[in-house]
Amino acid sequence: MSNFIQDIIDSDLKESKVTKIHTRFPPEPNGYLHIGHAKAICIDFGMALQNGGVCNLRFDDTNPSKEDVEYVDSIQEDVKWLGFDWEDRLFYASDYFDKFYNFAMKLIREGKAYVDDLSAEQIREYRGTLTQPGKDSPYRNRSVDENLDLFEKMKNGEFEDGAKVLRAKIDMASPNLNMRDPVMYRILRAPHHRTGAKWCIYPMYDYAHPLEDAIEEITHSLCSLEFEDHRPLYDWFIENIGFDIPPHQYEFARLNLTYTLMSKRKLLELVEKGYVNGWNDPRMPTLSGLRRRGYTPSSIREFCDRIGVAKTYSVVDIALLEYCIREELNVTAPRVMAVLEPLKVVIENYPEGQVEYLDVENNPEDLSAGTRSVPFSREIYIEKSDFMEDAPKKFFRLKPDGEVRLKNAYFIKCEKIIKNQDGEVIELRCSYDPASRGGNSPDGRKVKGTIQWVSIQHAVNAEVRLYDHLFKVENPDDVPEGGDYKDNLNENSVDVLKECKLEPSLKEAKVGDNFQFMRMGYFCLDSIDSKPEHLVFNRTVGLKDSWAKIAGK
RNA sequence: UGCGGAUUUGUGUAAUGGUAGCACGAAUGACUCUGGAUCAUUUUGUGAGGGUUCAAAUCCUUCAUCCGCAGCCA
Repeated sequence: MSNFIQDIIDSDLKESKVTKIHTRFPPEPNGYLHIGHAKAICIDFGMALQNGGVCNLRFDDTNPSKEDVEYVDSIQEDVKWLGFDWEDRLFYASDYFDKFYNFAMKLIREGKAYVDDLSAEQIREYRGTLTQPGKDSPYRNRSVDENLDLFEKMKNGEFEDGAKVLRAKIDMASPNLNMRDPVMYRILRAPHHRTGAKWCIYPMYDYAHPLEDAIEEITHSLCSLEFEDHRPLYDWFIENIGFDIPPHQYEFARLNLTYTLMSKRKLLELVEKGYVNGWNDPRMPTLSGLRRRGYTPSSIREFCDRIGVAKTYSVVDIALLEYCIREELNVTAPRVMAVLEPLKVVIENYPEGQVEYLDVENNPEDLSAGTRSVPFSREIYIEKSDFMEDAPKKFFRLKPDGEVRLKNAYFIKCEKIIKNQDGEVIELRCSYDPASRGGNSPDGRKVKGTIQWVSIQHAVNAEVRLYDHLFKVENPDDVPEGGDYKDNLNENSVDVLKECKLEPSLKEAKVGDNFQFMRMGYFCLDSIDSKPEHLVFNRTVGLKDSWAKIAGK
């Protein structure tokens, strides 16, 4: 992987600024990881791996009011699943709270931090605006002793939440708002999932993050673009506290995907308000959702490689993600026959009661995958959409008096159509050519179409869920005045088919197996809802469908 | 009117003064027991102006446009 960060690493190594690359992935445990995090993980771990370094997993748990162990657990599971290993380097910002506290005292002693009594609203007023400088807080020039005393009392819980904060004394007139005496600590009487009730003051991100990096001797602290403005502050804390090996922050553009929302806040809302069935709903862009959908870790890593790393704001076409999973599954997924919307076919000249077992290759892309036996009989199901009564010229499947090949079985010809009272085709009567066993006729005649089939008496019933994009527009946030991203939700993002008929081998399917339902797409067993007596399959992604394009014209 | 970034084909990303390339998408054709896959071909691009240079996406300069920043969130 080559990109501007690798260039920086190359030059740092060459100039001996660092000897070993050390990065970190620092999620806040306040939500599930999504495909955007996968990009960050691939960069953080990938850059280290690629340069003989290491990468830490570190929970940035400085705000207990939003965090939860549920997320701590899921994040570890997802990072592991994606294929990365932090070995013994699992850390928590909360493990450093004592150190942070002592560093803060040091800054106070040096006159570089002070306790402020201004309210949150007053602080905002005093901060000034984008174009106007702020003004000093009246509490800015308290004595060191008073600050020390007050800060200790803050720690000891002697003040109400929000009554005071500790601020860095930098420059209220700085053109960079982040440098206008940023808050370092706030009083927050919330139980922490790791430190319990020990603390009632918690450090802010801007203060904690550079220290976390420095303590862990991170060399390259990689984050997203919105922290560019914070870098001077990051450097200020590093410099004023003083570290032998100062870490440096570099920023890259976060991932955006068409038809996809990446905001944790909005994903949480979709979960909480029931627009989706949990964080691992197969329509969610979460890693747990993608996993349940049938995406493999390697396909996601491949995707992250392909999108690159840059500082340009960008929106990646979700077709690239789909390409990556198809590309992999095409080579690895066994082919099976499944009929999603069944149409009964009776082969009238086929002996009643006869069953033949036909050899079918498991994967034409991988001959070593071998073959399996699939039962064939007089009555079969084919896909409804594989028959058309008034077929256009370019329709190569079954039509009245037309001949089609049943995959690895026989040529059949449509002789008769049976309809119900509504005029709906409910059954086809066909004849077969016994000489075409296996799928080829000795007379060499060609048939244009080949379709999949399932023997009725051997068929396995299943529910199949066909997923589509969760949003119906490329940019879900693009809403008219007064609108909401939820207005863009795709009401047809899942199509549940309950009468699907599968070839018998699918009874043995296990969670984690990927299959290609021939001509339909890639599918996997649903890890939550599928039961031996009620199989449920999820469509990971459809096959490219050039017929749909022709038909659409 | 402040500060920090960004701008290369439909999308993403290379080229670091020397042939604007790659991938996805799209289109066309070939092939095929998956209308899948595969193969071949094609299409469109350096935001604008000025300057330096034998030579500029790249250096200088002016401008334009877009993104982010005024949490006691991260």
